[in-house]
Amino acid sequence: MTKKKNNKRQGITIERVAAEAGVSKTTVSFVLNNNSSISEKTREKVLKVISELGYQPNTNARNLSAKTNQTISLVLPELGHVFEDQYFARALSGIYDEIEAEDYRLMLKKASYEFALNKEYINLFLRKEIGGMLYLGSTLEDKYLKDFADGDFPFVLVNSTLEGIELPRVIADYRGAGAIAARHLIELGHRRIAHISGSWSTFSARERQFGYLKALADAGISFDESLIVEGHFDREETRRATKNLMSLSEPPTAIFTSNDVMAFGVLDALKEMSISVPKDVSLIGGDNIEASGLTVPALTSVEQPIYEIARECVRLLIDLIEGNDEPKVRIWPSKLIIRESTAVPHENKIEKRRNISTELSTRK
Amino acid sequence: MTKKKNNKRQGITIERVAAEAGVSKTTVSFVLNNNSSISEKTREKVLKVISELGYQPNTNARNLSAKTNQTISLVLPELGHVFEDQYFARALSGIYDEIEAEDYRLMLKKASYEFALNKEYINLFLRKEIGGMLYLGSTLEDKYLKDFADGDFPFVLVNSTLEGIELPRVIADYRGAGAIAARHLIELGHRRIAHISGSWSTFSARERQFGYLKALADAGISFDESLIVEGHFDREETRRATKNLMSLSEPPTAIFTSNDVMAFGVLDALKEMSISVPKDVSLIGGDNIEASGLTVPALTSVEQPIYEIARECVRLLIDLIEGNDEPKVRIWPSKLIIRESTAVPHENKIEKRRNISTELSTRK
DNA sequence: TTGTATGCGTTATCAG
DNA sequence: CTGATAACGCATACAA
Repeated sequence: MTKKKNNKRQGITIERVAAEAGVSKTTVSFVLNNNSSISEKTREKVLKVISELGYQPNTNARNLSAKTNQTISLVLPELGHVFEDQYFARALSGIYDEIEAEDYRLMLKKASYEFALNKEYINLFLRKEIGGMLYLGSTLEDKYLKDFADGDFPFVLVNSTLEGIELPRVIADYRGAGAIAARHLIELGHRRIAHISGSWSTFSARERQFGYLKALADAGISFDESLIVEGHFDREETRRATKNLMSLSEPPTAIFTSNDVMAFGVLDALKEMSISVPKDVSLIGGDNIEASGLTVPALTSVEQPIYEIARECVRLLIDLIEGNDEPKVRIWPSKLIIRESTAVPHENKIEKRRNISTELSTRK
Repeated sequence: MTKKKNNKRQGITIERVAAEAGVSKTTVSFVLNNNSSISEKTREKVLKVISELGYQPNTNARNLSAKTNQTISLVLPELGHVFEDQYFARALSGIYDEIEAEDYRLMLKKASYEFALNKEYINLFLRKEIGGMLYLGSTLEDKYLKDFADGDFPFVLVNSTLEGIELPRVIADYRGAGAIAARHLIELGHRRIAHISGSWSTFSARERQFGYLKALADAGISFDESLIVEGHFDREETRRATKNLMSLSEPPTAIFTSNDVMAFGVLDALKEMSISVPKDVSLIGGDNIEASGLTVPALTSVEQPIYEIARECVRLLIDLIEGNDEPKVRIWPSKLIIRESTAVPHENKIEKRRNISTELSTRK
């Protein structure tokens, strides 16, 4: 029985465990790190002492000696509302859950002016405070992130890209989202499919439109410029744009919007014009937000699951930290969520029963 | 000119700086830690080399040697919506800002089942990963926090109390809030002041009611049990309660609610009853949420600034970490925000011009 | 399979 | 005012 006084404030060390178990420090260290070359008997003996003493290894010492660090810094934009925004909240949830599952730690940082100016993002690595960094909500102004392009430090962009800078990232397949939405409408029989895009300055809006155009081309549908308008992710603006679209000599039979809020704007307009969804016009949104299951009719949409993407970001980062580098860019598939706002187009229905000519005028 | 190769991946150490500056490691360490016994000349010399080399001290080594840790763990309740809730968002903002200002680090943790079961909250200290802990949104079930009652580890409760467990904390002066609200109404001339309380099971609701009762007693106003009802922090329930209150043979001339959402319920009821605020009845809310400046009439309320309280929590915690222990319980003053929903009571106005008798009946 | 010895990058106690 | 030198607690190459 050795001297066992201070087991709380002073901290009990590996040496103490070794003495108590009658083995060397190395042996204890080995069982701690699951080194295979330890007999089951001594392993159990050591483990028993460890749990009796409530021993916890000193992380600073461990990191210093092993040159590792299990802390991941999540960098958030310097916005007043970051913590209240649903998108950030979900991303944060995913990041937290995966970090916890991998037994890493999460350190929060805001990308303040000083953060960039003083190169704090690099200094965190130089001081060995973190093993990797996640960057959420980057904007095109974040040019300084090119410091991470050489791969010297484990770094991952969460669901975004920086043009001209090749950085590891996990990103939603926005292009695929546009394509899958258009394809769904094409398969239903639509030919005049309008697209109301988000702000053209954003990556996601552009990609969705590319996908939409590709799907149309693949189906041999000729491109009609008048069916593509900008809605800037804004409900009211989209409402107005929709009215214009429906006033065309040949109005669309289906509309695809860059996100769901814009689809709500379409619903607003169509309601005012007494145009029924999906009877007269099919509608498909772009990001499957929570409210979209609750509208009347419930909105068909394309899901880009930010929670899952966030988790994958953590996995990629840890791969980077631990040396499994490939692939450094991962695209997360989009998924079509079919609800009630899409259906076979009016014309086709008419065709089927062309004898009932009155139907054609209901929308007039 | 010495060998200067790897200044990034390998990390440059204090030894390298010492060599480059032609001094000893001790000297460099001293200037790093602002030890006074260093001549201005050598200090400058060393500082110059440090900035030239971009040297950053290894935090693990520093913490190991100095037995300190600048990381603070913020523990949040395991709620799906924590990151989306306005209260938590504001608290988190305050905590982050103050931690950053004090040059500490913020580590996020959720109080999961395992977190409590495995005593992870203690292990973080034992592993020397953190220097202190902040606990946000504690509930009465968090009995395990009594482990912190002996003060062995720096710990602060953010704007809450645990009955029967004396823990360091910063908390809004809810009692003062109740008192200041009641006093404001009393000073305006009200005598029949109703209180619609939040759930009695909560500390904040009870305290506000205590304060209200105290203010009434201090003013020599006799206690009328029928004027105190429970609204459970719920708008609809409060609406119903208000209708009952106003149907009393002697209805109140003023109402104080535990929080602002409940005050909205009062407004709902009074509007339905065509009772004017503040002409017929004065109304005062309890927590000054953002929407309260926008109602008609704008709501007089009592502010408990969670952002500021959160910052003070960090200051208290750092005081604890660094040894300046007193006081361990800090009460943050509440502040009356006077807007448009409180005024001199009807009766007094009548008195002033008692000749106009019709006025009395407007509310009937 | 286990033990010995050294290093990780600091801080801090002594001398000088 | 500055410089050796011994911790700090652990990991690991090398021996045994």
